[in-house]
Amino acid sequence: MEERKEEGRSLNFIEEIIDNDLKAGKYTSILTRFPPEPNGYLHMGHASSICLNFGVAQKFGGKTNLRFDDTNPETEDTEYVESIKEDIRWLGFTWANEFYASDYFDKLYEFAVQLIKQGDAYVDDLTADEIAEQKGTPTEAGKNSSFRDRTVEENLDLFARMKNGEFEEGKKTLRAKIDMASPNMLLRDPLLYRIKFVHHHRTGDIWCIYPMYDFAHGQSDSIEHITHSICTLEFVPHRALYDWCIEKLGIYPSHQYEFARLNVNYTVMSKRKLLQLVNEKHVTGWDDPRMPTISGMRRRGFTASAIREFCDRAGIARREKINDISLLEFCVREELNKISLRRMVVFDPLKVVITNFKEDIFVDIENNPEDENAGMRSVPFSKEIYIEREDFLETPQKKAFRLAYGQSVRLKGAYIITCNEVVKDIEGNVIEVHCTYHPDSKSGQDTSGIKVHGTLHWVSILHAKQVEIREYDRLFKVENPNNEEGDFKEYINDDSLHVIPNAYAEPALADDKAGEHFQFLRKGYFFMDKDSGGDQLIFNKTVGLKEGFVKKDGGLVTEKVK
RNA sequence: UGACCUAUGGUGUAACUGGCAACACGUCUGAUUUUGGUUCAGAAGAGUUCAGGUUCGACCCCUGAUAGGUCAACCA
Repeated sequence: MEERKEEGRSLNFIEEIIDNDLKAGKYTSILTRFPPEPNGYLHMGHASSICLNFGVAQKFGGKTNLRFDDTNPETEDTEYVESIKEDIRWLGFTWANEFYASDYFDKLYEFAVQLIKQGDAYVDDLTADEIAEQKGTPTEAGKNSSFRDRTVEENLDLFARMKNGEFEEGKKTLRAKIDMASPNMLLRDPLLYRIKFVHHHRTGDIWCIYPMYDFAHGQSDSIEHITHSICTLEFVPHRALYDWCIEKLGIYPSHQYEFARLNVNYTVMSKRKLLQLVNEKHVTGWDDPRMPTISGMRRRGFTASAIREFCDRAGIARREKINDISLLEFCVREELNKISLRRMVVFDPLKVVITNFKEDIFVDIENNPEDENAGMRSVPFSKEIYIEREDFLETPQKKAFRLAYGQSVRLKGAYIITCNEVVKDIEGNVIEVHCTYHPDSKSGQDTSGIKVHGTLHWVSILHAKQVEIREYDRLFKVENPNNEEGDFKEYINDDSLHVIPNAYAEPALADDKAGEHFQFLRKGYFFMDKDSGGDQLIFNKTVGLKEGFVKKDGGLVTEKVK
């Protein structure tokens, strides 16, 4: 109990169970497992499970197996196996063993035979519809199958012939003989094996019967001697069956514990729904930067440690919850602020002519004010520069954070300039702004005594590199698309992608290496997209800077209002 | 009209297992700042779903409600 305080953060309920088990001497070391089905890409929810399973093992000096739950060959594929392994590695975890439920198909078959011999399982000839019909309802008991009392010999023979492919799909199943009147529907003679003449991505065509989840999972845990088998809440009713199998088989008693899955608002977190978004082209793929998949977040520029931190802060509990996306964004900013290189990029250019500046020079600007070791870079500065159009205000305001006629601002790392001429076209649009600079105001050696409120980012027109910027908004218009009326896809935010094909970047950006995280000054954090190539540089906006001022409708910038 | 799970500020998680509710995000002030970022200082915000009970004392134990969720796939 003393440890709790030293650790600074209290144990979650799973850790508490493990802590107690270890202290009670129930185990000398623990073994957990992360058991994805290879039928889709991993998402934030899986990240939470990964952090829990691997994290808890690390914390208590144990290990974690990676086990693919590949008992349904219809939806599974090696493509997913590879992506899952890549994602786990990227998140920073290493598994002790790589296993597959399909590694145990022989053993599982023997277990089934054992149950038959004990009179705990039988071959049923009923169709899926008939079984469903006889299952009863939650408030009504089910009926026994007319095949429930077949002899052991007959069951043994039939099951062997199922395995040998003598029966068509759907004609026979193996069922556990438990209790058709159980209040727990899972215990009403659940299916253990079904016939599927489907090619399996690992075992090929050698099997035509495949075990159901409930007959594979617990036994796989047991075979590997998993001590703590951690899964999500929807498996709570399965625990009785999990324990039943282990008890009847008399095998190593792994134990199942359940926690509430992680949810995040303004997105969906189920493989089925994510698959729809991909298939129906609402996004460009599993790794679309708007997706809550690990690959999507990686492409967007989230870091593995920020995701781990988020999972840690979101916590583990048994009540269903929806986490605020702002916590994830906080974790991302917290890290990126420390490690990202600062660069200047103008998204929506407005030409500024510094009328009294004649030469081309270089100014040195720090790469990262949060990190002295990041060094400086030379940025070309000249008579004609771009600033952000929204940084010029036609009607000046009291606290001038931006440039306006007759007002002054500092250009980051360079000089203070004062606007003294605004050039407009016939329609009255501002097309360029003329300023004068103050020669004694150079950054770092300013003796001008001029005080300005605002500092702007800028880029020398002559030296600017064109880059593409992709900005992302939340994928859904509502906090919880699952809770709304009708199809969740009706709530998709149609405006979640905003592309700026021609932004102007300082030249250093073209020389930076891929994989680097950037902060574009006053714009947010950015990460180079994999679509970049040759001369074309494309950057994804990872997350914006925290905004301390309010933008009113129509994009008008106003002073902060109460 | 069943069984099981859950209920703490806007959000998420705690409360040393019974000693007058803490932390983080978010929000709001103010200071600093060559990023309206960062950093720093501070504030507001729940009396723990409700009703009883046990107890000197209950977020915690008991009883009963209420609300939400899960379960009737040859999916996992």
